[in-house]
This record gives sequence, structure tokens and C-alpha cells, in this order.
Amino acid sequence: MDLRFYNSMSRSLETFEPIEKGSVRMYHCGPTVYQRPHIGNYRAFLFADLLRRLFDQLGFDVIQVMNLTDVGHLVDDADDGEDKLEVQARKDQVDPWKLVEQVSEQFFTDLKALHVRPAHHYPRATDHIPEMIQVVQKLLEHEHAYQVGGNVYFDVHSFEKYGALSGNRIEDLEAGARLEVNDEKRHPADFALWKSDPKHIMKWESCFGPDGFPGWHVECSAMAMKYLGESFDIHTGGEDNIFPHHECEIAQSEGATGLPFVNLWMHTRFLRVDGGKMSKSLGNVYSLDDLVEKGFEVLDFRFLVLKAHYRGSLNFTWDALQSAAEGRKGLMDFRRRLEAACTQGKGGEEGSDIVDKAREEFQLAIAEDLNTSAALASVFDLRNHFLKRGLSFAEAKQALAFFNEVDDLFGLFPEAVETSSGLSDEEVEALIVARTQARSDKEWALADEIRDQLAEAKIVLEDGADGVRWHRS
RNA sequence: GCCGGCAUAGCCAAGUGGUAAGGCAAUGGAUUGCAAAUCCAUCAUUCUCCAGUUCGAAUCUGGAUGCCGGCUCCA
Repeated sequence: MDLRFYNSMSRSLETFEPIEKGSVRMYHCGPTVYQRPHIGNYRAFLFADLLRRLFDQLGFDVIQVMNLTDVGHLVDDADDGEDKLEVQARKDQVDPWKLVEQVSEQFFTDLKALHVRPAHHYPRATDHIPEMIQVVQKLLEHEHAYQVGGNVYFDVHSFEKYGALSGNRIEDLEAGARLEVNDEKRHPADFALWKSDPKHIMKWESCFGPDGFPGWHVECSAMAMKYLGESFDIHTGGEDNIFPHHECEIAQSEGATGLPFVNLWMHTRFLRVDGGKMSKSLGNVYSLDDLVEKGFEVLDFRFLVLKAHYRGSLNFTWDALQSAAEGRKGLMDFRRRLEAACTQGKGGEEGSDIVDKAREEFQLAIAEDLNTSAALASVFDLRNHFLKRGLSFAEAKQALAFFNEVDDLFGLFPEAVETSSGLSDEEVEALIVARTQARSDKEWALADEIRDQLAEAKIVLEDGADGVRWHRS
């Protein structure tokens, strides 16, 4: 089955063809580790993980790289542009290096909670200064860059394709007149490859001077090429990365090597909050902890993200998250039923093509630019079908296998049910027996007390005609 | 000023020419000691608005309105 993805560069769906048959190399723009990533950031990272899981499932040899930006990301492009990291470190009164450690650690904790499979490399900009300097030197050799004192700039006029990704034209950028005036630059749209500033805390000695630091864009070029080669398959990021970041990456990388940098550019749309932009002033920049504090699970957010297509502007609201949480519960409940039906199922050994049909729909939806929303519908359809019609032993086994494939891709279910509720299975069973006794004795107060006690321990009871089923929530 | 995107029920959201997926919520019923969970049923003659193309449009074209993004740090 062909995979088709939307390429931001061509603005159309393209059949995916890896550079090397059976393998895929991809790079994702990761966080600038100056403050904990918010749920909007994680939408992009969850998308990267979806791609990763898809290629894993299809048996590709995957090499996945996500950078951590820990230097060079300036708050603005002016001469006195400060490094975001240093600014935040000063605010927090900590050493910038320490801040990097703290935020990175938090980031990895978040990824784990979100069931994101670890990338193969998480390179940090500060560990790749020599590689970046090499790129800058090559650009100088090829006359795509020029040096003014201790600063080196990329000459956007030297790269014909500059603007191809974003649709910006150099003339328009100038007309915008919002670019900082910088007398050193030949053109206002030229961007920094290397800057010198003795005031910087994070600085390196180089052939350009004693106190320099790299421009933001160059880290991704240097690190991507180091780990993935000069040309690789897929590069992803948020829509805001398209310009200037990715535009500049292309110019730098191709300017340095003369080879195509990336075959497929994929960008996720922003997560909106209450229909608008997420912003600090509105107080709606949420972290995963904010969700947990409201009683949600981190994976509920993962489900919410998967319910929408990655190129659509998902609107985050607490209602939507609640709905995602309920929906995820429903799926987990169905999986429990399937598991039960597999061990104690009735009916014949013959399966049916219902599951195959659901699987086919699911796979088609995913193959067509990762339409998780439509794919999910096939899973719910299957659930509804079986809830309505019932299912045989063989069908349950088929369906469970399909469910596990779905979760291999979506990563929505906990790996193992936690037994940390304080009650062992035996204790739970004993309490249920006691409650059943109380109910048959019509001692409702006692029965309800036991029910509350179990609920407190996160045990969900299901009173049915043929007895009581229970599970941990 | 320049570039780009979106507008589908109470909420979230698929669907890009053939007559509106799915989830959540809601409502009625079954079940229950009461609940919860579960099950059954119902839930957009219609896709922001106006005009056009077409046998046929949520889907294409033009216009209006609203929202969002980029051009400056941002996923």
C-alpha cells in the first residue's frame, strides 16, 4: 500500500518514496529548552511520534533525530538580540547550563508520560559547535555567506530557491519593513550564521573570533546532516517553523552541500485554545501538569490530538479534553471486553471479515496523509458492531489483534494496569462478595459503603444480570 | 502593507463533485434497592452568508463576513 503525505514544499499530496528502500531517516525540530514545553509543542512532537510508529509498524529501518536547542535562539534579530536561554536563566537566577538540564529532564519525563517512543538521537546544539562552524565555513567558501568582523551572515540573494518553502519573496520581506535594520547585513533578510558578543555567557572561540555563538538555524542543518546524511527523507516541525527557520535551513544546507536537503517537509498546524491563540497573557498556555491537576490523564491529551488531523487547527477546550477522556475510556472498556471474550468466549471458531474490513479502512485512512480522525472512526465502528451483535470467540481474537495493532500506532492504552490502588485482587474480590451479601440482605447502607470504598481505590464495578464485573480505572 | 490557512450539530471532528463518518454531551427506554457501568432508540433535508458553474456542490469559481497563522521569538 502506498503512503501519501502532504509535502509543504509542493503543497500537495505525494506518494512517499524513501531515498533508501526500506529505510527512513527523519528529523524533527525539537524544543528550545529554556522553559517547559506546553501542550501546543507536544502536538508537534506527538505527530513526529505517529510517523515514527507508523514506519516502525511497516517494518522500515527508522533513524529518528530530534534536536534540543540550548543556544543561539535569540529573542529577536536585532544587534542586541539576547539568547532566550540566557534571558530565562537570568530571570530564574540559575546558570543557563543548569536550566538546560532542568528543562530537558522535564521534557523527557513528559515524552515518556505521553508514550512517545524515544528518538534515536537527541542532539544538543552546544555539543555540535564544531559541526556548525564547518557548515559556516563551507558557506563562506561557496560565497553564500560573508563575514563582517566577528559575525557571519547568509546572503539570501545567493540562493535562488530562498522563499520556495514559505512562499515569501525576498522583495516582499523587505517591503514588510519589519525586519530589524542592521547595517552589517547586505540585505535585511540575510540571517546570522555566527555572531560574536563577549557579553554572552554561552560562547565559543572560533576562527571568527574569541567570543562567538551560532545562529539558531544552523544547528539543525549541522546536526541533521551529521546524523542523517546530507540528504534525508523527512523533516517536520510546527507551522511556525516554515519561515524563517526551515527556509533558512534549506538555504544553508543546500548552499553548503549543493545537494537536496530534504525530500518531504511536514508541518503541524497550531493547537488553538478556546478558539484562539495560546498566549501567556490569556493564561491559557498549559503544561501537562495543568491537565493532570484537573483530573485528566496525559494520554487523554494524546487521544485528543489523534482525534483530529494533524494539518487541521485543533481547538483545545476542557470540554474537548473531557470528551477525549470519555472516548478513550470507551476504547479501553472495549479492549477489556475483547480480552474477556478471548478467554471465556462462546461461539464457533470461524471468524468473520468484519475485522478485516475495519483494518482495511483503518490502514487506508492512515496511508492517506495520516488521517487519524477517519482511522479512529473505523475502530469505533467495529466496537459498535460487536456491542450490538455480540461476537464469537474467533472474532474476539481477531478484533483484539486489530486493537493491538491500533495501539501499536496510537499508544493510547497503559502498558500495564497499575495495582497501586492499595487493594490486591483478592481483597477486591472479598469486598465484592461482602457487598453482594449486604445487597441480598437489603443492607443498602453497608453495600453503598463498600461500593464507595472500592471507588476510592479506583475500582469500577459493573453490576450485571449475571454477576458483578470489575476493573481498575 | 505582503504571504498562507480555516469556517461542518451543544462541544470536538472526518468528508475535496454523487446526495452529511466517528467521538463526547443530550433525550426517551431497558436494567438497578438507588446509582454507576452497560444495552436499545432518537439526535445536521444540511455544511458561515450571497451569487455562479454543473444533471448534481459541504466539496469547484467569484464576492462578503468571521477566525487563525507567517512576515519578529514561538510547535
